[in-house]
Amino acid sequence: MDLMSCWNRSTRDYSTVIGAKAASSNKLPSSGYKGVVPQSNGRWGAQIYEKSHRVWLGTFDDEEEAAKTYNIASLKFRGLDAITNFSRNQMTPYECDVTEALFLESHSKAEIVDMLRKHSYANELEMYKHKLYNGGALGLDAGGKRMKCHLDLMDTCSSERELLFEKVATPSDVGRLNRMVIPKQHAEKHFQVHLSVGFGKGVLLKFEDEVGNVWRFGYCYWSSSQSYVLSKGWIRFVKEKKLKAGDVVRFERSVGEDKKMFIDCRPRNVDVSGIREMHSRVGEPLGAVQDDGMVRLFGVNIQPSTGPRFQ
DNA sequence: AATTGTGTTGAT
DNA sequence: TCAACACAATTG
Repeated sequence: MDLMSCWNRSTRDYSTVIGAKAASSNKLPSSGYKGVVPQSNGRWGAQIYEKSHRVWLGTFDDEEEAAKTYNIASLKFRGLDAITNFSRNQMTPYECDVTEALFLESHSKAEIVDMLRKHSYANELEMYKHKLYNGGALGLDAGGKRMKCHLDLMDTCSSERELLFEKVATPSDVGRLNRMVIPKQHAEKHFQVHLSVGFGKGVLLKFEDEVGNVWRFGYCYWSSSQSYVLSKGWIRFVKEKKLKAGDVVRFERSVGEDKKMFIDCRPRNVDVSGIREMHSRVGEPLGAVQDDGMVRLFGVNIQPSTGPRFQ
C-alpha cells in the first residue's frame, strides 16, 4: 500500500522525549522528513546515503523543498518505487509523469545531484520536456509552427544541444549488415537536408560521441527497402560501443552556429513496470502520447503482450 | 562573518 | 542506513 511505504511524519518526536529539553536547549529542530537535516542558520539540508556514504543534496530555505529534493534523489538512486517523503498522489504532477522517468533515466546520478544542489532540477526537467514535445521528437506538424516553437526554445534554453531523436537498436542494427535503419519520420525531419545534397549515392554524416570522438557514417536512401540507413562506418561504432540490441541510440545537434551532430548510446534499462504503474495512476496523458509513437521512440515498451522484460 | 557541507558517532 | 552534532571549508 502506498501510504505504508511513505515516510511517516508522525515519527517526529523532538518534543515528546523530554519536553523541557526541546524548550530550553539550543538543540536544532529535527525534521519529520526523511533525508532532511537542520542547519544552524535555520535552513534545511537534504542528504541521501548510498553504500554507507552520504551524498549531499544541498541546502534549502524550506523544509518541504528539502524533502522534495530527497524524493527526487531517492527516485534516481533507488528506483521509481523508492520510499519517498510524500505518497505518489501527494506529489506534484511531474513526479507522476512518465517523462520525468525518462529524464531521470537519461541523466547520471552526478548530473541529477548537481541539478538538485543548484536548485535547477525543475528547470532542467522543463527544458527536457520542452525539447521533447516542441523540438520535433514527437513530430507535430511540419513547417512554421514547429519552427516557431523551435526559436522559442532557443531563447529559453541554456542547453547547448537539442535532442533530435532516439532509437532502440534492433538486432539487425547491431548485426553484421553494417547499417542502421533511421526511422523515416526522423530521417526526413533531421537528415533530409544532408541527404538531398548527394541523393542517390549517399552522403557522409559526421557525428561526435560523448567523449569527443568523431564518427563518419555513410547515409543514404535504400530504394529497395524504402528506408534511410546509416551504413559505411556504422559497424565500427557498433563494435567500439559494444552496442547491443535494445540499447538506446541518441542523436543530438548543437543549437549553436555550427550545428554539430552528436551520437550517443546507452543500455536500455528503463524500469518498465514502474512506468506502467505510474501510467495507470496518471491515466490519460501517456495514452495520448503513445499514439504519437513515443513508445517506440524511447524504447519503452508498454504493450502488455510484447517484448522481453528489462530490469 | 555567514553559510555550506564534511567528519564522525551512535542508534537502529 | 540514518540523523545528530561539532566544526572545517567555502563563500560573498
